[in-house]
Amino acid sequence: MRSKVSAGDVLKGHVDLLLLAALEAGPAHGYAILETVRERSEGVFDLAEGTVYPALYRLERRGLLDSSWVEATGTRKRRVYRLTPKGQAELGRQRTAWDGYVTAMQVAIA
Amino acid sequence: MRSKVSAGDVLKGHVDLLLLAALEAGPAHGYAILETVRERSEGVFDLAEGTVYPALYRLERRGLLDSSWVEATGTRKRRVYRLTPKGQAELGRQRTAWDGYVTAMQVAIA
DNA sequence: CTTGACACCTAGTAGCACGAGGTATACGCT
DNA sequence: AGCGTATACCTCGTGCTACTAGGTGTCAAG
Repeated sequence: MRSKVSAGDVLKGHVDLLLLAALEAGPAHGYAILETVRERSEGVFDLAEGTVYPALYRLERRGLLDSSWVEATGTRKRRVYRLTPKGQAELGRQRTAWDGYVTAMQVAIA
Repeated sequence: MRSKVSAGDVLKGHVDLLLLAALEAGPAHGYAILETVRERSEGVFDLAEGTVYPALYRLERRGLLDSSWVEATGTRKRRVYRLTPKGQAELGRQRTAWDGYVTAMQVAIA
């Protein structure tokens, strides 16, 4: 596993993109998203729960996600998040913004 | 000019890298650094003065930069910043971290 | 029946980018 | 001489957010 990034807020402003992207493949619940992100980034992005849950809440409040409680095993309930069309659009925008950001950065720190 | 990034703090945690990199070419004063960054990023990173000056101060306090007042024209004084060896090393570390960050991100949001 | 993984949530804190303001010098224009 | 603009510095306050550190409860395995 590569070195983690989560120390300090280098992620500031990019967590949303990470979460939206994780949901593009299909609906998922918070804890699963958290794991998806960790796995997809090979352990580099090890988001704290205290980061993910509030972030999901914010995204939902902005209409980019919507959620519903789903019964898992027994009495167990999970809040499952789904990308809304608005969220899909925002994901596209943020990916583009990310590209521009990286490009500019590469030149500026070259 | 491409769209600016400065709205929202997407830069969080990367401003230091931007400043250190700008100083690698040689000593410069705050205002010049600000312009260098803007030009090198083709206007994408248009850092506010309220961002740059405190950041430079922090970097100096961490021993990554040192500064001295230099006479410009007439009575005019400028605080010129210089990369210390420690700063140079930190620049290297941050560039590496940045690469890892970008790589992980590309995969995670692909 | 306790341990640990799963699953959710909520304060509270720290840190930073930014906006808005303030001061002052130099220079070009009229 | 007067004025606007660019240069050059600084500082306070605000807002946002990632993270820490807790808390609750469910489920499966030993």
